[in-house]
Amino acid sequence: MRSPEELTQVFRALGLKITPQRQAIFRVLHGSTVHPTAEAVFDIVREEIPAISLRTVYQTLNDLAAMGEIHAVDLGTGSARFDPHTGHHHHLVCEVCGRVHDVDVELPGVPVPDADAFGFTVTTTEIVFRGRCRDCAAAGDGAGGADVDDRSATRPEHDPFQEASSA
Amino acid sequence: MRSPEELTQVFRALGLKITPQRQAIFRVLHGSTVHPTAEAVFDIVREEIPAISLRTVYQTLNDLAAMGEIHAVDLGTGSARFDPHTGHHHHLVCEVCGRVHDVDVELPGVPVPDADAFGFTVTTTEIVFRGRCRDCAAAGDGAGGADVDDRSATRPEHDPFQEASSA
DNA sequence: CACTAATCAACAACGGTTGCAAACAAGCAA
DNA sequence: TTGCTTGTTTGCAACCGTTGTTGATTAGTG
Repeated sequence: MRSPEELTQVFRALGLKITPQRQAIFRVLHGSTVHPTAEAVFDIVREEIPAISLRTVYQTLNDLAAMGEIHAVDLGTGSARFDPHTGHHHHLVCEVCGRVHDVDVELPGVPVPDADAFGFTVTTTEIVFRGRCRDCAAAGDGAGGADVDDRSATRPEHDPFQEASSA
Repeated sequence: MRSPEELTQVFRALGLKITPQRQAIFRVLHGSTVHPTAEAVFDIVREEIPAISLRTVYQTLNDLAAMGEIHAVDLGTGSARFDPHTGHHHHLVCEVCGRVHDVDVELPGVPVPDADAFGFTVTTTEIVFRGRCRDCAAAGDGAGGADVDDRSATRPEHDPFQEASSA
C-alpha cells in the first residue's frame, strides 16, 4: 500500500474525506507487517481514537481493499487478515498462533498440467507454508508459553487453537 | 480415505457404532472428488436419510478428519471443504463458483528462505491456484450463466471437473 | 458557511459451525 | 428375543466474524 500521505491524496482525489479515523487506520496498516485482522487494527486504532467503531474499521479496510491498496487474505485462521503488501508473494502461517509472515521469495513458476485438462484458467498462485513460528516451536506444545515479541503492530489476539475470549 | 467397508471396520475396531447416517456419509465422501462442503454432503445424504441432521454430518466429518481419513480444507470459499484425497496434493479453486479440483502434480520442494530467518518450521506447503473453471470462464462475463450451486457436490453430468467417475 | 460525506451507536441478522441436553439406537450379553 | 449400556443423533440455541440498518451527529471540504 501507499504511504498514509499518498493515500490521503488518493482519497481526496476521489472525493473521499480525510477523517482522523481513516488516517489512523492508514498509519496502522502502513506500519504493519503482520497481516492484522480487522479486530487487531481496531484495537490499535482505539488507543488513539477510543471512540472509533469497529464498523468504521471494517468499512475503511474494505474500501482500501476495493481500491487495491491492501489485500484481504483468508488463510484459514478464523478471520480475514489485511495485507498492505500487495505485491506477489506468499505466506508462512503459524498453525498454532495464527501469525502470518510474508515470503517474498520468487518461486519457480509452477506448471499446472491439470489446469489445461479441465479448461481451468489460472490467474493467481498462492503458496501457503504452514508450520510453527519460532515462538510456538520453542514452546513445544505451543500452549501458552509463546509470548510473542514479534508483533510489531498487532497483538496476537486470535489464537485459533486456544480461543479464550477476553474481549 | 478408505472405502466405506474399511471405514466400517475401523470404526468398529475403535468401539464406534456403525449407524446408517455414518455409512451414508462414508459413501458420499468415497464417491466424491469435488471437495464437498458439509452442507453439500448433508444435501446428498438427505436424499437417502431425510431425517439426518446437519449436526450429525458435521460430527462425522470432524471425526473422519480427526482420524485422518479425510482432510478439512479451507480455501477461502466461505466454508470448509472436505477432501477424501489425503495424499499430498494441491488445489485449483474457481474464484467464481468456488469449485475445487485436485492437482496431483508433484511440485519440487519449494525452498523457503524466509522460514529460516523467522525460525519458522514448515510442516506443509499448500499451493492454491485460483482462477476460473471452464464453465465460469466461458459464461463468466455478465452472462451469469455458470449458475453452479457448489453445494451439490454431485451432479456428475454437470460437473466440468468430473469428466467421468463419481458414483 | 453550507453541503454532504462519514461516523457512531445500538442493535439485528447472516452463514458456517459448534455446544448442549434429551431422545434414541447399535451392539452385546443373557 | 429382551434388556441394557453407551455411543449417536437430533434440534435448537449460541457463537464468531462480518455486514446491514437507521437516524442523529460530527466534521471535512469547497
